[in-house]
Amino acid sequence: MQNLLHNLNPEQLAAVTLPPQNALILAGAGSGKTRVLTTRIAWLIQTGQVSPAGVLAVTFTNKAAKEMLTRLSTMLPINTRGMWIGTFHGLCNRLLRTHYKDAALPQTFQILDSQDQLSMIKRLLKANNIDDEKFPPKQVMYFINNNKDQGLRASQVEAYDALERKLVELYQLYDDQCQREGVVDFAELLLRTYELLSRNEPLRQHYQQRFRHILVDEFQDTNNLQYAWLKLMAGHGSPYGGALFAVGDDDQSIYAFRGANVGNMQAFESEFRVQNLIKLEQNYRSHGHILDAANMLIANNSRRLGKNLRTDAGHGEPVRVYEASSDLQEAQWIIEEAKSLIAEGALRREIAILYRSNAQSRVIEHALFSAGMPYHVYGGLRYFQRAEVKHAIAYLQLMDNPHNDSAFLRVVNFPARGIGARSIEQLQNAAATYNCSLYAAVPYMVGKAGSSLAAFTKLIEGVRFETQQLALPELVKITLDSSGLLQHYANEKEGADRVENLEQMVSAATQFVSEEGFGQGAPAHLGPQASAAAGAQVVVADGVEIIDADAPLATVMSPLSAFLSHASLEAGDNQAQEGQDALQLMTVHSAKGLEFDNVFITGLEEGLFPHESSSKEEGGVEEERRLMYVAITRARKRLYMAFCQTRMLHGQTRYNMKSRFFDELPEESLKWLTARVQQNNWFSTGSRKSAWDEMPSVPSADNRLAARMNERSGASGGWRIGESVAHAKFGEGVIVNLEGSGANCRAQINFGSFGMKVLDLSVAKLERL
DNA sequence: GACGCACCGCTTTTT
DNA sequence: GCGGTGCGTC
Repeated sequence: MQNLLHNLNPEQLAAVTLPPQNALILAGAGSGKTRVLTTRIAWLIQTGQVSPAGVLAVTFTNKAAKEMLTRLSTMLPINTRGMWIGTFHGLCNRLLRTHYKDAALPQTFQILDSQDQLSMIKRLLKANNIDDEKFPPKQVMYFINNNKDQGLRASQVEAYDALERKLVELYQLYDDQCQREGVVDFAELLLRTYELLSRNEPLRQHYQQRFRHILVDEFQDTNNLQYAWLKLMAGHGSPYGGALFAVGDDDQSIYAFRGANVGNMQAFESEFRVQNLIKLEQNYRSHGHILDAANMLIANNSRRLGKNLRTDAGHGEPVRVYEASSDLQEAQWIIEEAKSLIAEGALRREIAILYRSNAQSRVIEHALFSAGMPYHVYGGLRYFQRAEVKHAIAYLQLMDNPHNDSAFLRVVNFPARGIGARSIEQLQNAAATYNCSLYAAVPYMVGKAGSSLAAFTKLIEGVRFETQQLALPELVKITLDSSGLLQHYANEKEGADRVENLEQMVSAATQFVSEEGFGQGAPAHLGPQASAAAGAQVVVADGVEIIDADAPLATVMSPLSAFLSHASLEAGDNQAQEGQDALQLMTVHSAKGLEFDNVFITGLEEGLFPHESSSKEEGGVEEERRLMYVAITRARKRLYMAFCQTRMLHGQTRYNMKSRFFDELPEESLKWLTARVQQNNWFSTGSRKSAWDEMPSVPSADNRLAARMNERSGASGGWRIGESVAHAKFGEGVIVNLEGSGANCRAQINFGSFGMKVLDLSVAKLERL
């Protein structure tokens, strides 16, 4: 116990040892949040205040859940199995598997990922002859998911015009179709669980009484449904229920665009009458200048809960700021700086290059590739999302639940077996007529199409029969062969990677079976009741027998079902080149939660960061500022910021002003590597040396660009596209275009918040910057 | 049934 | 500027 608590600072200690009451922990970046969360659990168990089975810990990502489990197992001598630690979706999946009857789901219900969901909506639109110009599938999906995230069923959505009424109708059709097929989307996992527990009182009370301590990570990222779910679990407003321990940081709320509601923090504080609010402000990550920059920037936001990070680490290096002439040159500069960092002994994996949007990575990647520097881009296609892996999964899905139409359509003719669009159309008509799944409609088909289709279902049933008594890895192996997938890719010219990915599925299955506590040889298809019902805890409450949805998964589902939900809920890593020491490229969003010795924040330009579309949304710029705050606080020792005068975006050259965020950073913490414009110096005549004039090692493409621009300057009274200027009324701007010549010369200038203006150069008084 | 061409859209992302 | 998608042709 002494061990557990030692080395905690006073605030951390206070949070860990709070009495069993609701609590809100405001945990700043790098303040030891995960440590507090895990130590709290360990302390509660070690002091005998709760048994492992009384703990429910919820995270957003599998990574965070795994991290908690790992840390806990080093702190506690006991088995962590009895605890419920997982993502919202993972926990809901487990609950729904256990109580599938009460939730009105088939035992082998399957989970649609976003790809599957979208293709299902497209099918639905087609089947109902709906113009997908008027109802873009993505928007229909957004509408459905949004309402589910608000806890609303189609019947509860209020529609005010014909368009909305149609959307509501589609929502209902979509849900009906899911129910017929026995599939649920991500939002449905949560909503269905929520409805199950609200409706079913004995079940609700059982879980409310069981979980004495509910702990939530990244609380600022919860959406309304998740918050309602937590309220229900914690028995808010009922005589039962445990304490809710919420950890979050309102300044790091960057997911409003997908429904996260920071307001949940304030709501929690008042609705749960939180007496215990603790702020963790001591930062163990970054040097002083970096924190000063973060603190001063975020102070520009309103409606904060209020927090200021501090450190004992000293000021450290100032933040280095660089103005590049172009995106190419920005990339070139990053490489030069990275090289010298590495020369000073930095590890490549301790250098992160962050950007606002993925499109920015291309130029940087290209430069890194040319320079022969190893790098790793985060956020590509993940393992279980690859086409060939999804195909294999579809075969497995059909064996477990043949009514999954998405899976059926994906592989009915892949590899090709002579079942064309015409046959599929007939089959869909038959399915509509008999109100059944495509698979079930196959017997109604006649002729050549009928026999090809029958051969396909026979193939599925054949493999199922053949593998009846086999364990999951064998089932996977046989499926890969019998489906013809392996053969198909082996014959393909560039199919080697795909074959490798497919073969990897066998090892993935082996690993899964052993990690999830299924017996090594447990038959993949066998139902849970036969395989492991002995482990399930049966509870009798109010005369109702309840099988508690306890770990391990083997108690509630077959190895195959479990593996399939694993594939949907945990998409896997994106690349296997883990061991390599490489520069880390990622968006600011994906950098959240990570830290590096050296961080580059790139593309700090108006319109890009903050992104232009954010200024149209209510509170959009504040969210961008929080995003910038997240970016800054990733750095331990060195932080670099860069922006460009010219940038290629969507096939067009754009001229942006430097980001407004520079004006919100403390002067004394910045070191400008290129001459900088003094704000109070706009109208002085002294000419400024810009990065343009002192480019150290400009790539050739850049030289050409510069030359081209200088050519034009002769005809334009010395003005140049991309040049920074100041105007008495509009302030600082960038010349975006020049037209005409001599006395008729006009300039189009981007004045940032004043917008785009076209000025007659013989009249307008412009200052060169 | 495979390939080629035209068209679209384009912020951020986990489950 | 690029990648995904959907349609038309051989």
